[in-house]
Amino acid sequence: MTTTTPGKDGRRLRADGERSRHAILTAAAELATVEGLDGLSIGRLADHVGMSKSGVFAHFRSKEELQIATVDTAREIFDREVSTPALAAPEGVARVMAICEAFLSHIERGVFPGGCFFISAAAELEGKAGPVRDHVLAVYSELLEGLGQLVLRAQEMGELDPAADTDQLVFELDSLLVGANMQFVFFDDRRAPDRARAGLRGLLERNAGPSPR
Amino acid sequence: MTTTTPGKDGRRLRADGERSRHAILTAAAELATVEGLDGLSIGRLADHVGMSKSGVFAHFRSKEELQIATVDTAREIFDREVSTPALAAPEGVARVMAICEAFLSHIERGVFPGGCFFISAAAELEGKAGPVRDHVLAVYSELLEGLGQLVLRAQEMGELDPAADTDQLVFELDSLLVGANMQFVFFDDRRAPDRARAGLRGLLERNAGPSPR
DNA sequence: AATAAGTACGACCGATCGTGCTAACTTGTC
DNA sequence: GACAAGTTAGCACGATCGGTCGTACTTATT
Repeated sequence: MTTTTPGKDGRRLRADGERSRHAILTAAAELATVEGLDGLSIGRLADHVGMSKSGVFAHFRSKEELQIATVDTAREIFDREVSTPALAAPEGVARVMAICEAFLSHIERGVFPGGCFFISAAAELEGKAGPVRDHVLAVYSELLEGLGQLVLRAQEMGELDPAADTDQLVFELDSLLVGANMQFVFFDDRRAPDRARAGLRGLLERNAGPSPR
Repeated sequence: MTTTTPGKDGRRLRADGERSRHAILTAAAELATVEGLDGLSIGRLADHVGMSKSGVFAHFRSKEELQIATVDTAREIFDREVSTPALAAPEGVARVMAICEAFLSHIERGVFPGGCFFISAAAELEGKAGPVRDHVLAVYSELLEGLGQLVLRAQEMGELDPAADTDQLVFELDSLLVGANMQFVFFDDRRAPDRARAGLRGLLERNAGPSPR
């Protein structure tokens, strides 16, 4: 067995290259929430990580591949900062609230300087066809699907009304989070996350099930 | 008195020029919701209206001025399609619902091909400083302020609970509209507006005041 | 030590961007 | 009909874009 691991594209990777690639993609994920996935140029990205343009480009076959890899990296960051921490909360309503709280927290902490990566990317790529948009849509859908699963579980446990429309609940939860993100990053309104929290609490209480409390 | 009217920039306008300028800005407002305000290039805009690049450019001193004029035009379209029609409804809760309904309708009808112009512009300009961002922020704030006035009026009339937090109500209303816009244009979910309507109805009913119904 | 592959760089390409300049044409006023 | 002003197009500029290429350096294996 070798110390190097084969890369996804069949190319063998070296330790230093992997470090560079990771640094590039981390910077790209952050910058993309400010400049946009398209607006982020390879040259500026290179400056930001202290490399030459061609040095950065050498890690990817095209800008499109860089963008898709950036989306994947953003998802890893999102999972680490939002999805995974929420698993610490017990299943049911508590975990639904926990993931929403983790989301709002990651906005307040400025994990991405331009707010939620996927909201930003979705807004930018709306209306443009292509693999990048498809990939963002797929990942975003997965995240929403995950939220739906948590809500559904809470309903099965009776902590949320089993008769409630799951998709409607998810829509309203998502709307509050999207609204808070927008107010926070565009209007610089630091009270927005608390407004979202109040809305979330009300929403979950209104749909509380008959389970013992 | 002359038949030509002095332009805002001190330049006298000719009828054909005014027509051209209007055509340019209308196309720009629509295209900007798809390509973005920055992403929209003067060359492609010129192609779209059947003019040369320099012919389009001659109407503006810079791209920045074109962008700001585009925002103003978008606001005129928004007022014509959303704000003004809502005035047909009687003051109070009915008018609040009417403006939300007009907003959702303008999304469903595809008044702007990329959904709400201001949500699109806000998402794009988030994090970028400059006069264009400032102007979008100012106009968007005005629109939200207008919504706040309608809510406040409904509270004063007793149709909405006067004790309710007006800003919180506006935040939740806005969130539902923003959420519906996002789901509709990015995920192509045509049920989103109806989900927003359901959420709006619930929100307004929960905060109903003690007035006779 | 030799070798093969991965990594990074600088120079360069064609395309497109915003923008300025100039000349021709159209419109409205005298 | 002359004249001024507004309108439009053609052309060229410098900058920046994504992308290619040849080359030198580094790493990991033999």
